[in-house]
Amino acid sequence: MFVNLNAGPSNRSRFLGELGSLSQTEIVLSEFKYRRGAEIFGEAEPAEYVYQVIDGAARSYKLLSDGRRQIGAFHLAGDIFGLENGGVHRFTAEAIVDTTMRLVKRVSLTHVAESDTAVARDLLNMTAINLRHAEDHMLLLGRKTSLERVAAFLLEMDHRLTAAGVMALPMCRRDIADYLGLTLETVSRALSVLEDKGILGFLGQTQRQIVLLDRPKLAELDL
Amino acid sequence: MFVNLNAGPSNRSRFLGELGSLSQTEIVLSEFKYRRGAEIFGEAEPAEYVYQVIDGAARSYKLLSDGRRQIGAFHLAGDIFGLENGGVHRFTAEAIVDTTMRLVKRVSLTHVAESDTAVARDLLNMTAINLRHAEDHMLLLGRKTSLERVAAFLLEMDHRLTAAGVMALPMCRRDIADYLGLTLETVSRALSVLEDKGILGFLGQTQRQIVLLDRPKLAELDL
DNA sequence: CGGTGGGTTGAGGTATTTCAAGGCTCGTGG
DNA sequence: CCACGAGCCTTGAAATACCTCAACCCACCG
Repeated sequence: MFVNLNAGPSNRSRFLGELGSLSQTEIVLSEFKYRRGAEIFGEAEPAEYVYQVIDGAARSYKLLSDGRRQIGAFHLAGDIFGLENGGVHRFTAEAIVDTTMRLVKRVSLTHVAESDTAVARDLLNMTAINLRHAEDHMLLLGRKTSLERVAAFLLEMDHRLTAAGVMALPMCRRDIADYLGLTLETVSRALSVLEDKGILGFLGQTQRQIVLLDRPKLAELDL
Repeated sequence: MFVNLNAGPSNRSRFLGELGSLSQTEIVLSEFKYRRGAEIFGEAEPAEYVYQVIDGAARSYKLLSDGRRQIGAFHLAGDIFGLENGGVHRFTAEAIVDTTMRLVKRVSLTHVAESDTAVARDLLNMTAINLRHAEDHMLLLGRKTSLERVAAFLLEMDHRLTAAGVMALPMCRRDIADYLGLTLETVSRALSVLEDKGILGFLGQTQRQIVLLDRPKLAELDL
């Protein structure tokens, strides 16, 4: 379960592409597997590690005291998350399915960034990417209709994880709903509408394998 | 109207406190005044300057094609905004009232950051602060009720601009609504509810001067 | 003074939520 | 091997929070 290996350079370049210059510096890496549903870190916990999804998927969310949940982001293969500028996590993160992660000690990153401007630039870039996503998501949550939200979600997932024309969603309807600020029933209804319109189709009985039949029409719904 | 002065060090230290180390480096600064309602920069425009509010207030927003608007943030005295990591603005910014800004050339910042790690850290910190705000706002927009949203807004403004127990809001109800993902009528009704509950009071007839009479009760509504 | 730009409040409409029922899949244990 | 329960999803019907439309008030200003 806990495979503490110092990854060879070939692995690193393959999985740390997003960190650019990081792949050329010596940083302690280790792999770790999380079972479906397992908590990776909790909100307000000290941020000891930064995580990269090797295989699987994760969700980051905030909770209100009465249980209402807002998922801020999904993390898919290749994504890096859990990077915090202050030393504290602002979300709880959980594995959506059985997931393999690469872990990097956070302090080693910020320490290297002190002298290596390329690493510093990478940290800023990653934070800026997260910021952009959050800004776009505010518009979605504040002003879009349920159909527009689901359309935007599908386009985002299509962009991030479609292989061979099929998008295999790792997350359930409730996760999607909590990401989009809706209920799972509303998400389900919106998907049914899109199916009826011939914009998408389901593969198999699982309802998680989606084929986009009419991307242009979906994009129209996004605005 | 266009006062292009190289500010002296005393001014700088007073107004660039948030940029920490920046106040110790030579950076080209100039002042500029914007009339109420004037556009400061547009979404998707190249980001030439970074802005600091000296006096007044501004709003940053995104528009959908049919005019729906989501305000991502309000910028009050002392705030820095318009900082973009890529070279393009992600929001449109407008002056809410007549406003005086301090402008800094963006490229001069990123250039200095290449060699000065303290400046690089400041840029990362400011981006991280923006990210935190956006993350919290996603929770508000996705999961809070109208009363909770207005309560959270009042607490935020109270924290940022209350002087002598009175909070003088520069923005109108529509701005508040577009910030909170509501309509102006819903905001107005929520404020009336809070007034009826004895949680806040209005000063004068303008409806923009608010006194918080029961901060604890307001905080309860925030969760 | 009339017009314009806020702001409030009421009445009615509607998108989304809530509540409820039922179906399908899959893993587990008899 | 089949029965059974749990998890997930869909769909319908009813409830509701918020929006829309409309009227009105007040302050400000040319």
